[in-house]
Parts: sequence; C-alpha cells; structure tokens
Amino acid sequence: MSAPGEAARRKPARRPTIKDIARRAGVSESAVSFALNDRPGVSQDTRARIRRVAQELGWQANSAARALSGERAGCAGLVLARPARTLGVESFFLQLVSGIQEVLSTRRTALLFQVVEDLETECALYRRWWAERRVDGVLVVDPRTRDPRPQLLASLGLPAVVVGGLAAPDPATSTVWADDAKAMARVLDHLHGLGHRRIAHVAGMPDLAHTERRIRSLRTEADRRGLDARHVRSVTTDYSDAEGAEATRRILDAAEPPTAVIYDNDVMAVAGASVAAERGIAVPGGLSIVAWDDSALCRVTHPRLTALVRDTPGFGRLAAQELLAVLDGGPVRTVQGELPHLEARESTGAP
Amino acid sequence: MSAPGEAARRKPARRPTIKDIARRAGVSESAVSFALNDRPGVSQDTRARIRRVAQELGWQANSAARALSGERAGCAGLVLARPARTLGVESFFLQLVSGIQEVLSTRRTALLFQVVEDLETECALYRRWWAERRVDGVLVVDPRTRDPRPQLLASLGLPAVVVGGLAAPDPATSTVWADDAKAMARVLDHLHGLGHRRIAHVAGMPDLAHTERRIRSLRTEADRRGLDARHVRSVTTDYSDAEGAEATRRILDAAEPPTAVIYDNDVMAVAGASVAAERGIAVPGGLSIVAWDDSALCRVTHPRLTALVRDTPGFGRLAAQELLAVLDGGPVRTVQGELPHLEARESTGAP
DNA sequence: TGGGCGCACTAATGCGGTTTAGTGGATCAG
DNA sequence: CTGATCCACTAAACCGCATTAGTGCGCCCA
Repeated sequence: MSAPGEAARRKPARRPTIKDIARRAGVSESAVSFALNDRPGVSQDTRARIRRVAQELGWQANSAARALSGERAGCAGLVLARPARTLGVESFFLQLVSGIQEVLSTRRTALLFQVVEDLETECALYRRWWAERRVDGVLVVDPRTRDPRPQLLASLGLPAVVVGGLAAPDPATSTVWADDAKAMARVLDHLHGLGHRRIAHVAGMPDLAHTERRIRSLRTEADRRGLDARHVRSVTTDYSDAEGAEATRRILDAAEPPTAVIYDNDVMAVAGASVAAERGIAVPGGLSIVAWDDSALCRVTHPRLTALVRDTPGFGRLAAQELLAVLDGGPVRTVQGELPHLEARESTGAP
Repeated sequence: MSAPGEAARRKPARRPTIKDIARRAGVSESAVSFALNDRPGVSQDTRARIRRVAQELGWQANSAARALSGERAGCAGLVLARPARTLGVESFFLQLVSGIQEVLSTRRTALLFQVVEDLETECALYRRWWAERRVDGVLVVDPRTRDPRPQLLASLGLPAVVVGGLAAPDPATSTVWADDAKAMARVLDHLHGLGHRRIAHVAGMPDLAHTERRIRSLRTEADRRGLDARHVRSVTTDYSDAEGAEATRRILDAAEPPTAVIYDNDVMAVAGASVAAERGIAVPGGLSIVAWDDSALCRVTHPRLTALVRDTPGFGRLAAQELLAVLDGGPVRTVQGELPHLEARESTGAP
C-alpha cells in the first residue's frame, strides 16, 4: 500500500474542462462557453443548468487557454528594481502590493511580482513579458526623473500605470501620484510653527522623481516662509540606514547645524535618531526629527517619531483601479492619491 | 497629428510567432519548434539559421500557448497569508522572494506572489490556481503546527515545497527547513555563558510550526543547562511591535523578572528595547536583548541589538532549487538550510 | 399557408505553440 | 538493381477556450 501523497502524485485529479461540463449538461461546448460568459445564445434554463454543473465540477477557466484565444492573460506585472543590498526594512512595498491585489482580485487578475537588480533588467523583463504575452499590463513604480520606461511600454503597446509619478507626467501613460508639495508644506508648517529656522532634508535616491520633487518643494516652501536658503539643505542617499546615519553625522558636523531634520523614509529617520542619541543630543530639544512615511519603526523608538502618514494600501488600490480602467480601454488619466497627514509625536518640538 | 503615445496605442508592435520565423527561414513551423527546443529532426545548418531568425525577430514563446500544449505554465506561486494589520516592517519576505526569483529566473519561471488575509483564502487560491493551471507549483511559507496545505496540494497534485517546515514533515512534500534547535542552543550558549539564569522568550504566532519548535527547543536547551524551568518562559504574540511591547511589560512586571529576553523577530526586539528605555532599565546592564533575525533595525537602535543572522535570500534560493527539482520529477526531499550565526552586539552582556 | 424572422443551439475555426504521423530522397546492404 | 533504413523535414492533430458561421424550429404576419 502506498502513502496517500504518493497516490496523489501518481493520479492527480483531472481538471475539468468545458467539454466535461458540456457532456454532463448534454449541450455543446459553445453553449457552455456562452452560458459561463454571460453571452446571449442560451435560454435561462439551460444557462442555469450549465452553471450548476460547472459549480459541481469546480470548473475554472484554464488561464492559458483563455489568454490564447485573444482574451486577457488575467495577470498584471510589477517590477521592483532595487539592488539586493537596499532591500532592507521596507514596509511600503508589501503594503502597496497588498492594496493592489485587493482590487485586482475582484477581477480575477493575478499579480506577477518580480524583484530585479536594476532598471536595465527591468526593461528587459518588460520586453519578455510582452513577447510572452504574460501580462496584460504593468504597474511602474519608483519613477525616475528621466524615465525610459513609459516610452518603452508605449512602444510595445503594453498598458501601464505609473505609480507615484509626476503631476504632469508623460501624456501617454496613466499616472497615480501623491502631492508631495502640499505634504512638504504641511511638514514645514509644523516645523516653522515650532520655531525652526534651520532645517535639513535627508532625501532618498537622487534619480527618483519624487526625490527631486520633494527637494524642490522644500526650497519653495522655505522661500515662501522667508527662510534663509543656506539653512535649508537637502542631501541625497540610497535610503539605507547606513547612509541615513552618515548623512546625519555630516549635517550635525556643519558650522551651523540644523535644529530639525526631515528624513525621506522611516529607516533613515530611526538611524538619524540613533546618531543623535550617540552624540548626546536630545530629541526633540536639541534636534527635531520628522519621518516621511510612518511604520511600526516610528512607534518603537524612544521618543516616538513624528511622521507623515499615508494610506499606502489605499494608494495601491487606486493604482490597481487605474490599471483596470486602462485595460478596459479607458482614457489616459492622472489621478491624485490622498494627501498624507502629519502625525505629530514626541520627536518634534521647539528648538 | 497624434501624439506618439497614441500612435503606439493604436498600432502596437505585433509580437512575432513561430509562423513568422518559419516564413522567414523558409521552413515549416514544426521545424522551427524543433530547432528552438533542442529537439532532433533538423540539421545543424537549419537549426542555426532558425535560431538566428528568431533572434532577429526577438521572438519569445507565447507563455499561454506553451502552457496550453501541455508544457509548463512557467510560473510558480507564493501566497503570504497575513492579516493586513501585521503586514508591517518585515524584511524577511522581500529578501526571501528576491532569493527565490534569482533561481527561478534562470529557468524562465515567473513568480506569482499574493498576499491574502487568512489560511482559508490561501487554500481557495491554491484551488483556483490549480484549476486555472496558472502555476506549475507553489512554495508554502509560514508552516503551521497542524497544516492543511500539504495535504490539499497533494490531493490536487500541485507540486509544492514547504519553506521553513519541520525536520520530520509530511512525508509527501519536499521541505526546506532551518535547524531552530541548534540556533536556539547557540543563543543559550551565549546568554548562559554571560551568566544569565532567568530568560524570557517572546515568540511569534502560536500556530506557526517554528514558534512551537523554538519554544520546545528553549525548554530542552534550558534543561540541559540545569536552568530552573520556572525562570525560562515563552509567551506568544502576533509579531507586531504592539504585542512585543506589551509582552515585555508583563514580563518585566513579574515577581522575578528575567535578565535576558529573546525576541522572535527584529520588530518586537526593538519594541522591547524601547520599553526598557521607557522604564529606565539599562541595556544590557539591566536587561539583555537578542533578536531572532537581523535587519537594519537591529543596527539603528541604541545600543545595537545582538541578533541571529541568517542568509534569507540564500534560504529562498534553496527553496526555489528544491521546487525546480520537484517540477523536474525529482524525489521528495528534506533539505536543511544554513545554520544562522549569532552576531553579538551591545545589547547583550553580563546581568 | 407559406415565407421571413428570431431564438436556442451546434459545428467549425483560430489563438500559438508541441507533438505525432507521415513523406520524399539519399544512403546502404544484399 | 532493388528493397530497407535513416534523415531532414512537412502536414496535421491537439491543448481549452472564444467566437463566428451556420442550422433547425417555432411563431408571426401577410
């Protein structure tokens, strides 16, 4: 006698096809197809009967067959181009993906998710997915200042939605974006209101579109409030804790160090707080800290970090909705996500 | 005149098929198929010519067509069943996925990655993927103490590899596991060597297999060293910072509080350190802290946390290799991952 | 009462590959 | 010189579904 697992291996259950349904319901395969796809051509009775049989057999359309006969692949793609090294603590993407899938699953669309090393590999992957007809469309994340991807995707005819793009993006590609300028204004309202006049900004990777946007916004908002441009500085990093800490050290070593620092992600903010602690600088007395993006991280440090809270799963849902709209032949649009709010905690105070 | 994007939309590049190659190379479609799949039936010359044409046209097999004609879908699946709430700071999965893909991509296999709310939805998803023939096999993560998944997958005949399973798992399913018992021994060597005799363990979710395993290992290792069982306690949590902090408070409130705490992930360890700071308990003087799993988190706190470091991408690579082996018809195996090592930092010392 | 029409359904075709069953010509042994 | 064998290649069937082009039948209206 063989183990149950072995038996299952040798004789795997056969997947039912429309042929099985047709035979059992006593109709042709086409009738089954019509019935199950809400197409006219079968009576109410027959439709109901076919549906019941399909249910009984646990039938699901073979995705390959459906994709082959001109329909959709039922699959969207998302590529994350990040060197393995910076693939550290990042709650953002898992939450984004979770929101995306929430919406995609309502339309029985799966998500092909791939992590690659660089942009070049990402582009090669798009080409392959396109040639293989593996995906119906893709979500492009981490938009760059001069991004080759929208153009590539347009030339391939592969539907796409840029997530977190510019306010005035490539006119041929739908975009879901967040208003970083307004968000930055909120941060500055908070810090300026507390009395801060020297503010540093530890930004992320320099070639990302939103990095440039935030840097520009900071300058604009500082000007508007009459702050001395020499005392409002941005530096770029690779988002890692190491570079966040290093940037903080350099900033604090300057002649007239800032009284507040804005970090472009939570990991660097925590690293910055750690550098302050190491130097005996009180937070927020000696240094105020703001994290752009909230996470458990900001709540477990001591003091807890003031953070810009955004609804990341919600942003993902929005992006997925837009992609589905594009797949349905909808127009190219630019949709704005919810404005983040500033959750003031103990890491910010008067200088 | 229309925008270039619009033009691309209206006239998307046509994907080349083997028919195109056949026409251009002056042979039949079958010859092309033989040539491109390393099958006998064509001469060396013809094979080379066909290959060249395919290259020129940038041909890639239509994955749907290939899947339909009995071949593989060229796709593996991974489902993460976690309530959205606990989808917090977790570097583990992104790294695991990155390692998995490194191996899968060498065999042109994509990864379908899906986040769902619970185990029931996960099982339903397996059934759907199976019926849709969407995946060739799946990687099962977060194995439970009494896990329905291996049996379900076996009954469906869907190849699977359990990642992080038991040492003596379901005999019908391949398993890749880590030796938590030995790892725990290393942690206890370290703490016991420093002089700790009262040790607490803040574990993860109670129904996960490795939680039970670690709890049992702690007990065994404590016995072996002659520690009083009443002073070596494990409590379970949901892995979140909130429950990690709460557990720490309760532990510290006990009559004879421990002098060292082992946390089952990095987030809870940091939360625990934060509770200690809040109460004015010195680390490591008043309390030593060990994190099971390293990440940037453990390096940005102050003091930096002693952690069990494991090669997570490597673990993912191992799992993917095993899945590919199973797909190739290889035997059911149980493979052991690399033993983690303890990276001693400043959060552990003499009590 | 019969031609036209609409309805419910079936037959046949195609999607892009893989695979099996031929086919014609060169080669070789007898 | 003939029949068997092998080789390179082609023709055709098939995977499971969607879709288009029929087909038979009842019903309505002239």
